[in-house]
Amino acid sequence: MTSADSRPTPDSLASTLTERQREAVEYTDGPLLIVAGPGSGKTRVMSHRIAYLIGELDIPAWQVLAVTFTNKAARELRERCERLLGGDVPDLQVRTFHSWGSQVLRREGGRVGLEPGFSIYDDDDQIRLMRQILDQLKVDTKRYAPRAILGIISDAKNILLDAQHFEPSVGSYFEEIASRAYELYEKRLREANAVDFDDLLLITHRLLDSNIDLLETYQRRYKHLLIDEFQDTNPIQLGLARLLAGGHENICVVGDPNQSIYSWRHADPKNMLDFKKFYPNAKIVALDQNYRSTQTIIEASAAVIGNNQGRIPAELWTENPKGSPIVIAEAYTEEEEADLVLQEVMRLRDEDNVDLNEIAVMYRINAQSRALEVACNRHSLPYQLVGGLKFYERREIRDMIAYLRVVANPPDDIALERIINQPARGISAKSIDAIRSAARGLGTSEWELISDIEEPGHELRSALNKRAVNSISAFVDMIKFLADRSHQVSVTELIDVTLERSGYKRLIQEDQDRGDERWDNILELRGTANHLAGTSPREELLEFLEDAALVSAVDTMADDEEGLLTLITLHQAKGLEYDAVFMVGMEEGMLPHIRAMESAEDLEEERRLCYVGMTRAKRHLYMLRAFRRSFRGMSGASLPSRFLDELPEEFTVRENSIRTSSSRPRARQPESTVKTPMQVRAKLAAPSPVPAGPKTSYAPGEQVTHEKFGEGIIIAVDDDRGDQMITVIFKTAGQKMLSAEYANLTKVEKVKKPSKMRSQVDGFVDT
DNA sequence: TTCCCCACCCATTGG
DNA sequence: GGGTGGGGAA
Repeated sequence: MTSADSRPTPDSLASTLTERQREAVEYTDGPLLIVAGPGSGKTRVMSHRIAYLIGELDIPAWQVLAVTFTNKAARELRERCERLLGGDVPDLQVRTFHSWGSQVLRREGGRVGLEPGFSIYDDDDQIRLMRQILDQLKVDTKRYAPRAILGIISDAKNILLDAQHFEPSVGSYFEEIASRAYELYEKRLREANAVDFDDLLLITHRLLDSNIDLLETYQRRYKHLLIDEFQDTNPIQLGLARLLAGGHENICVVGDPNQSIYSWRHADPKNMLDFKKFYPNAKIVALDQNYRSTQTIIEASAAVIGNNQGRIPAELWTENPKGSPIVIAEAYTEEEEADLVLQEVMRLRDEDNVDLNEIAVMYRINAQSRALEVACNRHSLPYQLVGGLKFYERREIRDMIAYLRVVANPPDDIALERIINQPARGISAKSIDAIRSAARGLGTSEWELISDIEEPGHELRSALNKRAVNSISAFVDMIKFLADRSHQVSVTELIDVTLERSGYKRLIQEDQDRGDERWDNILELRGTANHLAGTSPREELLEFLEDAALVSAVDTMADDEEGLLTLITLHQAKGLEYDAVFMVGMEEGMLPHIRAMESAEDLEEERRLCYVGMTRAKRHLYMLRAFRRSFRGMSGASLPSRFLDELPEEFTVRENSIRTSSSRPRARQPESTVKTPMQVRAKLAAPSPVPAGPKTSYAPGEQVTHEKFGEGIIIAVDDDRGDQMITVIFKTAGQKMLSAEYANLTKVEKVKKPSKMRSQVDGFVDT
């Protein structure tokens, strides 16, 4: 994909800006809110604005701070600024909030007891830590899931509630547990000289908020603030922005309330709507001309988003040609859905000359990527999966990072425990337990405890057997050696030494099945250490670890030249654009997702997600659904997404793919693919494998209506002592489990949709 | 002590 | 379908 507006408008001259855009670029005195619809040239405006500040107004580059949503967006924005300014601008700060916070904490964290080498705990680290804490509190981790507790803590942090202030607000036993866990969690993080993701923002905020001298330093430093994707900022980020802008109020925020899709991560779209409240004198510029998509796509997506109540009524328009209709297709299963996508992708590539890197398949949840991957492999089509099992989540990568983290920051207990016996060196789980509880007792980190285990009277020497003590001692020596080296050699060299000295290299090489692959991964990690720019080996190591902790999935996306089909979630696709976009899983329960069908707000966010997906497309948009989708091994039927119904018919063409598939030659199809129209198959499915109940019997796939819940479709039937327990997805009420005996369901005869489609179809899949 | 296998539990979206 | 944790065997 190319970034926001690479269509043939020359990017180098300010004169190419529209009047509106120019207004947004040149209004540099005081708060500015840019409401930028999709494809309205927002990145262009931001880069021109920065170039204008630096190039025209002679503002020193280091006085400008631009904040973006991902590192990738930061990289691209920087490149564009540099292109406009005609050279590198290393002093210009373009970062994500998290990486900016991290930078401030490295420098100023000493005031709250953070050493510069602090570790950043990610999801996995947090869960490991929380599990230990819950064990320590003798709490059953089955009843109180570490993830749930961490969720509560994160919620608290995001409304600036620290552990002490959280306690009085406790209203349930669950919160009581969470409160105690929160306190210990914070204590352990500090002992480990570590922070979590929330802390990167929270502690930075606390630092600036309570140290007026620091705040003034930063306010003086950054004279101009730009914040992208403002609709997805959370309260702490807003707080940070307001602190920094205090005084000069040169704060320019860019966003689109209709693309706010991260409220579950505490993002608050109200930040955007309230901007005028914080800054009553704010100027507002609306960029509502779309340069990206065809008129069809723009109008159809406007119709969908128009169903949301609480939106800013900024109508997007375009001068682009009408383009071809949006293709809506139905497949029987997810495999067939994937196959349809692939057929059409290959047709686009071969007949319409669309580059694969200009095509993306988008879905609601990561699990949907599997069927697509399988199809890509079957058709030998090169693809890239964005997200999925991320590079940095692979075991060997995590292990290597853990080694380096211990070297950089020995008190990092979670990292230390990860590698102390990896490869196996005779330090058993029992020994580690003993170390951990002894360290807890002393209120120190595990490293501090074991680092002088050689001392004759060391308390662990009596608790552990001699072999264990020797092993631990050898481990301590190794870490000390590596820590010493870390001050002298490059990260690349440090990785090499670590691999040798730790025995990890041998461990990998002895892995018969996956050894080569894992070794390649390690080499790839080693390769990323090449472009570090620190001033000392130590700084480079910290930079390396920080990058590793803060990379996002999209940051690592392949370059356009590689010609890969992109498989990506709708969330990750925000900010990207493609010639052709396939949205799969357009079903009730999928998009909107089943867990977001309860409340009106959640539903509106799902609709915005749909809007984001649709507006990624420049020319071709396909929306597919599968009639049956397997989930947790089981297969269930589903209704078409309500969002499909919201598309005006004039912009769409419906393709009954089932009939198409019968005429399509298949390479090798398992027996499951019966070549019958969907309606017929739904009837075939009716006498299901589920034992029939005594009275009216139901089966998955049948449509029913309920007095209260309305229209729905049965997705599962379980036999419960003669009575059938029926799981139904209702169009409005969501998923319900009902008793066949009492639910009083009425079966609905399948009504054939008027088949207007075949004749108008412009060759979708049907070659 | 380590490794392997099986059972069980889980799954929206992500920096 | 997949990851993890626990238990048993080597």
